[in-house]
Amino acid sequence: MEQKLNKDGLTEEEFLKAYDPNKFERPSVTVDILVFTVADGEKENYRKLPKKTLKLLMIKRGNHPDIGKWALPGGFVNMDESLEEAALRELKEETNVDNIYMEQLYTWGDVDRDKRTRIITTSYMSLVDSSTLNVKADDDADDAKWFAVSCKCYEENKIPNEKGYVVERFFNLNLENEEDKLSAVVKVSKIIEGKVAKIKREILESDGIAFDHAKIIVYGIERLKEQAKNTGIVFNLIPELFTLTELQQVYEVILGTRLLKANFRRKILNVVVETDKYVKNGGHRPSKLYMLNPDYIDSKDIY
Amino acid sequence: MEQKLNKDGLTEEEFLKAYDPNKFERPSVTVDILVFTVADGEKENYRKLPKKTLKLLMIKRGNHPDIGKWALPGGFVNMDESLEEAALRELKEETNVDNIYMEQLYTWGDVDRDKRTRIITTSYMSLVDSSTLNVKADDDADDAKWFAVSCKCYEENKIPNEKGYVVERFFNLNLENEEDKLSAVVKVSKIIEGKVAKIKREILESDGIAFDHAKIIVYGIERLKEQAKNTGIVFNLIPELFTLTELQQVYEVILGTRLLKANFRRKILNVVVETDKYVKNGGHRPSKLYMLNPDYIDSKDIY
DNA sequence: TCAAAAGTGTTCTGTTTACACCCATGG
DNA sequence: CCATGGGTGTAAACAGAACACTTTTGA
Repeated sequence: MEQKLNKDGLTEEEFLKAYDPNKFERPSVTVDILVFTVADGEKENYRKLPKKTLKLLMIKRGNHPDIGKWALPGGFVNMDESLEEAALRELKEETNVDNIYMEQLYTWGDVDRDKRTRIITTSYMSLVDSSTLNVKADDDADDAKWFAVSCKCYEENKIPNEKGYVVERFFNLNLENEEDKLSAVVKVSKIIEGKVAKIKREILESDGIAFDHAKIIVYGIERLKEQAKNTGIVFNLIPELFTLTELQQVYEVILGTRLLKANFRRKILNVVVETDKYVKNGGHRPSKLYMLNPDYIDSKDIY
Repeated sequence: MEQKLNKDGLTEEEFLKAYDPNKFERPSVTVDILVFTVADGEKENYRKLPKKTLKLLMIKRGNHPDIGKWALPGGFVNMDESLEEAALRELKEETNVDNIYMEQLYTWGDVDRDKRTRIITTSYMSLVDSSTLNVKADDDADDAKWFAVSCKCYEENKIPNEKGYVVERFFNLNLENEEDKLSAVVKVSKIIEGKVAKIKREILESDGIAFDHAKIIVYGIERLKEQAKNTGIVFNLIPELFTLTELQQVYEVILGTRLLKANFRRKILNVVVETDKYVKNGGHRPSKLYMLNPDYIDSKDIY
């Protein structure tokens, strides 16, 4: 290859030798991971199935800033690992699971996200099957704990203005376990000016949740719903073999709606294959176990 | 607020004062923007409508590394601007448009993306209406030029293995204008192991396209298609007033498929409102002009 | 016996797809 | 006149929502 020179008359080799990244001030980069799982509650009586809840893994901060508050697992990206590798490493350190579903969500780059310095963070979402979950996270030195999540929109306003209109949605985020109750209010505004739509997310209140993690969580839950509707992502939350009711309950807890059994089954039948195994779950007819049809992992529009 | 101490006995204030981001080596952060537009070609004869093409804005690199190759517009993020502000600033510098649709796509964090140092880049996608476009980009000192884009999958293999299977898709990316022809081959592999699906993108060949931008472009085109199907994003590519055929052609050029006129119109009618204006386009019936129904900007599933 | 869940069938409705047809224009 | 696009109608196939009903179990 011929040696091209830049306007200072340098070859690429000379240019790279002279390049000093420290000449410019620059941000730090972290990854944060939303680890979701769906766990069974208590069995109310011998007949009833346990109620499922969506849970999120949080870690109690042991240092400034926001010491004592709960944050998403994550940390600084090392120079020798990709973003995804960093996220997988952090996840492995916290939950001791690997070969796990992980997906990049969004990169948060506001200037004042962190009191220490300018920190840009890339958020990932990860789904684990609670039945295979190593409980290490439950009694870790770092104080990692699962919280039941709920995120509800309690108010929605459409406000016209000169240029178009704004749709404001107020979300109540609640994280709860036996010991702690965290909460936040996040306002999501869809700002429409002419044909250009912009989305703005603001934390109005945040009680016990570190940094701007409340809005990262709200965003992640929104994305989880979307992905549940359009992909086979939910199968990462349940065991290899499952009953159709179990699967339906996972959809219901993620989407936050009840589904009609007959319709759900019709739709999902293309995506699963029945096995010849059954489970007895109490005072009712035993249910057939199904497994994911591997050919349909990348199919769209599952629910 | 009471002063909590960390394990070194420091208050938050003391901790922050002692915090030195330079203690750790850290990556640089850039933004890269995919600026798409849809432009008319030549009118073949007095009857025929001009053919539309999807175009992408690229910039010829004037410095090492990859000097002389074409790259996406973008650059380093300043300490006092958010990622989005950085992208808007770069875009304004290059195309002189503001109040433009812009959406974050993905953050690319592989270790060896750039020869200078570790550089993480967040990619954005932006859509502009070519009729309102300030032509500054066409004769800029930076040598910014529009390229007609085409990206076709020319081979697809499903390869089973012990753990599951891999779907390999090979894409031929072509960027072309009067003066230059750039091309690349990108392999997108969907790796399925059990129920966990992973996507890997690799550049197999890259002719004239700088850095790893070929795969960023392939990803962006994929996302553009998705968003065209599910949101009203395409209205950012056309003028305020448009004919339904014009709109249909924009969908067709993005999705890469022909659509049936009658069906397209039925579907789109909820999203647009007719005006009482008409255009005469040559040797055929004049067509009614429509505009976007502003209430439907955030509606899903448009095409 | 009976509550709880497993599992199936039917009806109504709206959407998607494919195709056929007529209308208006200007060189 | 007629190629070209503008614009509408219709029938078949499919997908969605709502609801009603039967079956099986274990304390």
